[in-house]
Amino acid sequence: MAQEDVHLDDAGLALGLSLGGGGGASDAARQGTCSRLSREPRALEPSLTLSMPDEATATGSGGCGGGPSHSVSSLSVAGVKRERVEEADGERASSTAAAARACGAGAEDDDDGSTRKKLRLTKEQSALLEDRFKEHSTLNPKQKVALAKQLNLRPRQVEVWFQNRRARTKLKQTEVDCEFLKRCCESLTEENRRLQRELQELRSLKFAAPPAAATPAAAGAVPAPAPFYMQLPAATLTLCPSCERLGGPAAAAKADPDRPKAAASHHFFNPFTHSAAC
DNA sequence: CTTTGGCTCTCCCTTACGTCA
DNA sequence: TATGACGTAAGGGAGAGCCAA
Repeated sequence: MAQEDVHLDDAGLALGLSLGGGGGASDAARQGTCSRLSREPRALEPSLTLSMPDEATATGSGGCGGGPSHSVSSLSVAGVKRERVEEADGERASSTAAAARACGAGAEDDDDGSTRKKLRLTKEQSALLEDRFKEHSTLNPKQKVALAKQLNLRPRQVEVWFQNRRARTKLKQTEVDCEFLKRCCESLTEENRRLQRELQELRSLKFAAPPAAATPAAAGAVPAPAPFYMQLPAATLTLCPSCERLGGPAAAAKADPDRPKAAASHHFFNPFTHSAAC
C-alpha cells in the first residue's frame, strides 16, 4: 500500500483511504537505501525498556532517577522480537533505556517477565509527535532517531507511536467513508423510490390521457432534483480500481460538503487513461 | 540471469495496561 | 472500592522489497 495515500488536512485527519493489506511494497521503495546503511545483525539482548512518566517514577524505586525528568523509570522485558538497526548500532538514543538497564529493569514487579508496564507519553512528547505526524505520516530512519533523541525515547517507541497513529488515522477515515457510503445508499434508495413512483404515474397516464400529455412535464409533474450522482456524466462515475471507490470529485464534494476537500479530490479515476489519483 | 536466504520495512490484529466514569 | 469501557503502547505475524551469495 502506498503510504502516500495518507494525507493530512489541518485537523490532522487522513483524507485518503487505501484498502487491502500488504504494506511492504512501496514502503520499502520509499525508504530507499538509507535504511540499509547501518544494517548489522540485530542486538539479541532482551532489551525492551519501557519509560514511565513522572508519576510512575515517583512511586517507583527511588534509585532509578538517572533518566530525564519526564521519563526515567523503565522496565526491561525478555523476549523482544527485534531491535531496530539504529538501536543495535550502540548509539542508544534514549538515555531512558540506559537508565532502565542501570535500574535493574523494573525488578519490583517483573519477576518472571510476564507483566509489562505501559508507557504513558507526556503531553509534551505527544504534542511533538503529533506535530511531526502532521508534517509527515512516516519517518525515515534518520528522522526517527533524531526525534527519539529529542523526546528521550527509543527509536522503536517513536516508530510504534507513528504506527499506531497511522492506524488511528485510518480508522477515523474509515468511519468517515462509512458515513459517506451510508448517505450515498440512502440517496440511492430515495431516488429509487422516486423513480418507482414516477413510473407508476407514467403507466397510469398512458392509459388515462392522450399521448401528448404522457410526459411528467406535460402532466404537470414536478421533477425532483437529481441526486448528486446523477449530476455527473456517467463516464465519471467509475469505481477507482485501486481503492474501489466511486469516482468523481465534484460529485463527492457536492454530496458531502462536510467532507474535507482533499478527500473529495481523491479517487478520481479516469476511465480512459486508467489512472487514479488516489 | 535467476534463485534463495536473510534482512528490513510497514500494516494489521491482538494483548494488556492505565485512566475514567 | 470494584468494575466495565475506552484509549493506546507494545507484541507478534504476514507480506513485500532489497541485497548478497
